[in-house]
Amino acid sequence: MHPQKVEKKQVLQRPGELDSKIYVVKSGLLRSYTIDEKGKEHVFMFAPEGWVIADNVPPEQPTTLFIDALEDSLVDVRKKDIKSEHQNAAPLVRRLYVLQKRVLMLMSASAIERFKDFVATYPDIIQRVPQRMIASYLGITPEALSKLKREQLQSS
Amino acid sequence: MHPQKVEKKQVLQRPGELDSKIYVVKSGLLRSYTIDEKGKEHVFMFAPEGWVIADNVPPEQPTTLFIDALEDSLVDVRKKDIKSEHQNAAPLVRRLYVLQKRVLMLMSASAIERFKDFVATYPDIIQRVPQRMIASYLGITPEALSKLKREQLQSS
DNA sequence: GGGTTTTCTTAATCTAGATTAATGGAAGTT
DNA sequence: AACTTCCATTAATCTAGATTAAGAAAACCC
Repeated sequence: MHPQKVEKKQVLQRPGELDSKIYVVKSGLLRSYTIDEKGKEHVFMFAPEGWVIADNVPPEQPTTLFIDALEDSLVDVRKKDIKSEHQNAAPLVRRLYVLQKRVLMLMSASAIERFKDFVATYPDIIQRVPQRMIASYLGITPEALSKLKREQLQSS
Repeated sequence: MHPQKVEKKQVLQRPGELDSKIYVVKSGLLRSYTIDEKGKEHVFMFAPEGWVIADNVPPEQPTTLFIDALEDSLVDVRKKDIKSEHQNAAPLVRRLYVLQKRVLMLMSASAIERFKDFVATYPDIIQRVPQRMIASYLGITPEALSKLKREQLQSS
């Protein structure tokens, strides 16, 4: 577990892998990102020396991000310590995952896609909360959400 | 520390407070949100029964979010346990804070504002990374970032 | 060092979603 | 029940940023 040399452009993690690690950057610069269906990259995070970078997926779930080196780097690769997570950290990790997904949705998905995802993920909440707050959560205006629902109904 | 009764519309936390708590929702529905300079609300999170809601600020920093009840609720109010956080969780909490801020920026700020914030927060990274990756991180196209920088120079 | 491949920039056009404004309905208050 | 206030919807217009395209400059590679 001593610092590992990583060359610029080297890919440390790809989506779908099962052994998601934590990368502590000793020198250089790492980056995490996704590639959407249209082939477009979306940078989730930069990590220069002193930073830690990881895919915040729950332990044992397949990864969702690429992690690669933007410069030649020295990196400490660590296992996600499952013991410590079982105590207090597990809920924090879950929240990180939710936020990571939310950031990527806000960066890459249209309002319609974000709305559909919200409905699928929180079907109960939609009944209990005024439209305008759903719109606010999605980052759009109530008027836009109203139009959006109307247009979505036409096509189904 | 037994469940506390909270009435619909009751505000549990306001921005600027120093004793940020964790709220475990036993029943009902809570919400966290900000209000921007224009007076517009931005919902950060909904928390129905079984969920936990908190302002992910580092311990001892003033809060940034409102937390209120959308329904009459029963809530467990917990101190953020500083002891446990000092061990493994501290870096996780810091990352949560960064992501929370990022989500709110993506929801409420224009591309220019997000760019200025990025430059202010990570002045070194901007030198080391291609423009197009900065654009990608900000959630805009390289063309938009290019135009944006040009227009910003005109006015300074 | 010359050629290829990225990157950045500019400009023209297009579009998702914002803004403004007006209406009808639901819910809360007395 | 009447009064008010909040909420959802529709429509017209506007704008930030996307898309498309093309050229110039850097960076990369043999």
